[in-house]
Amino acid sequence: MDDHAAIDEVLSALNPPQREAVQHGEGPLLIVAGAGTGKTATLVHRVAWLIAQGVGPGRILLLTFTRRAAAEMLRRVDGVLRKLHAAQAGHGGFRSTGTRVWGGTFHAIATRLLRRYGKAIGLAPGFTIHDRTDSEDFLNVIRTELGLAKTDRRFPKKGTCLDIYSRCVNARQQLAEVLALHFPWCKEWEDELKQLFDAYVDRKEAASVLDYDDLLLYWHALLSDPQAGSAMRKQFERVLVDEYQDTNILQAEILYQLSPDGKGLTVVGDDAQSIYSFRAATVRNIFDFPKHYPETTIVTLEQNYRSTQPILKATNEVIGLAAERFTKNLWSERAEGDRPLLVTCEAEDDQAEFVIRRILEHREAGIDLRRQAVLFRASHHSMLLEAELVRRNIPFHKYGGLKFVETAHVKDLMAFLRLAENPRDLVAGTRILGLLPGVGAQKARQMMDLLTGSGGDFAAWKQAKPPKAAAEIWPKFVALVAGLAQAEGDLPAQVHRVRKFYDPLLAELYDNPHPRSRDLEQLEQIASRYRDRATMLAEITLDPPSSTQDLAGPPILDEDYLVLSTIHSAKGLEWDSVYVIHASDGNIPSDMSTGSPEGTEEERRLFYVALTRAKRWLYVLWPMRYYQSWGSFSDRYGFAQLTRFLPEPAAKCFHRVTSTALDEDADRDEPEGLRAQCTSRSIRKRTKRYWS
DNA sequence: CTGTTGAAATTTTTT
DNA sequence: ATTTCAACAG
Repeated sequence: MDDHAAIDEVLSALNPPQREAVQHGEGPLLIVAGAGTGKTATLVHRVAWLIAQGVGPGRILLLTFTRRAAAEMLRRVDGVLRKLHAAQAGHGGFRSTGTRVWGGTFHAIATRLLRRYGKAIGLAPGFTIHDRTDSEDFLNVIRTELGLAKTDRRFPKKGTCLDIYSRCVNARQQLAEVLALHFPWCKEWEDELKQLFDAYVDRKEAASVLDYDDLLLYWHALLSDPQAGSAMRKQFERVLVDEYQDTNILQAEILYQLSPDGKGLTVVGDDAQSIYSFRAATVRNIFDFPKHYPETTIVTLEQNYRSTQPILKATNEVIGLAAERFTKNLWSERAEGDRPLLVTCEAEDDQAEFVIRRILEHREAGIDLRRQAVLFRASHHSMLLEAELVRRNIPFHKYGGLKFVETAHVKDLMAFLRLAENPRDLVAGTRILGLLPGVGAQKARQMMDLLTGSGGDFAAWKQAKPPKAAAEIWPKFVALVAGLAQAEGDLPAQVHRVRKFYDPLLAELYDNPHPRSRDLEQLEQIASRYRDRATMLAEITLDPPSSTQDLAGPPILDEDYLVLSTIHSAKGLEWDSVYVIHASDGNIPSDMSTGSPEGTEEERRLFYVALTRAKRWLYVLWPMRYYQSWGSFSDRYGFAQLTRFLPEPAAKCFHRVTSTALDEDADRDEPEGLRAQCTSRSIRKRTKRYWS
């Protein structure tokens, strides 16, 4: 078999448009891929095909939305290459490829490149990276220093300040414009914000730290540097971008700089699935791609391989109601299946109960827990369900929401390492100094000034006078950080030393020290997986493991667990059975985003993304009553409405049931009496909680 | 200045 | 429920 035939064989599983995309030449390529149309397979085959064509793997840059996605794709590329290799066996055609494909998120790749080329634009090689909380903390410090906190009218919260700043950078827009368009209630603070952002930028520079936005900004700047820029352009012969609909202007410009004429550029996306405009992503990137690169070839993938016909019918109906017209018409050859279920629940506990019962039924029928997922709009929507799963010993894994690395104790430990890595990192330093008794904001600030003044030499702290309360612990503290700064011992040993110092403090500072302490033991375990401290710090802030379980390593294969995920984190994934919960107005769409038509439209696409994750069974649930937990006089029920994204024509694609109807045959018009009975049942159940 | 206490305000999505 | 802010005691 010759090379050509071998490639044909490997590509034989693809449909004609997919093949066209895979074998497309050097010109700019836009792949518009509807949900479940084999987008990943196409991208994977294209990478493999390029390598088979002789493009060095090290010359291929694959930009994905998460690192998990990158890892998964590269794994599959290897698989395709192996198949190709097997098909060519005996003809000696295939050369083993030494270097690896560059794969990762924009942020992760930026970090790697900045470590390598950063000097060219005056970036200190030992820079550390601030995650969102760190950046907020930093802004907070500066806000206080500037006296912006004590004004008569309330200044925007630090999180809002960061959002505003971030949008300016990512959308490449003037502050005034951003305020007018997205934060009209903060308009009056324009001057103060200018002041704040000015100082923020300077202080980041002084501290040698980069925030998320800086990673993109600096990469962008680096590309304008004659030497580093052309080195990168030369290196990345081919650039492939996944989820292009969720990139922002800055990212699009980075791509433009990497390949001004679009040569070697491939982007894949679906305008109907753009859900990250809050991060300044704009669907214009995908629409305007052919305008920016006039030579663009567009390939549209419309054949859906994921979902059964009834599910597809429902999802097409939902997206068909969008204000903007989307050009694709997804179709499928897949067999008929069950009509998706629209489940009206009495209250939240009925919803949880229904979901769990169905999950277990499916598992009985041979669908493992890991092939099922519960999706929701906001992280806290799953709380009651989680409690119930724990109670029933059903293992689950939650994606999205508060991350393991965002917990205070993990942040504390990481801050030790970060200060050792970069003694100028003011946020890290302030954080760990504040852990010591008697040390507050002022003293910490003073100590950090001292440290920076001495060029980052921790010897300066040896002579410094600690407050009385910290007198005893101070020498130990200084010895620890000084030792870390010298990088004494391997990484796990370093973490171990921090733990020994930090453990006693943990008990003082936080409520439940034991599980926290165990988390840190875990962290010590996995420290050995990283090449060095800087890599560990960067990777953990850029790709936070979503739970301790995640940190512990790849899950054991025969371990089965249910997936709970925010809809955002479910992007790109699929399951046999999908349960979308809290599908009521106010949740989907979220009350926060119904202020503008664009916001509402994005929520519609979000709902669409959730529904299109399902392969065989789809459940949409909504509780009619919900419990209002924050009117202090408690015990108030509110009444919900079904999400506005399922008006009558769309709802017809669903089989409607109520959660209390034990089997589906008893659906449709519920007798009024039964409904009342169920209501009182759930009220009684709730009442009992007062004494049980 | 630090650490604590009480009152008030605020609840999305994430690299 | 949690976070943030102001006021006060040590």
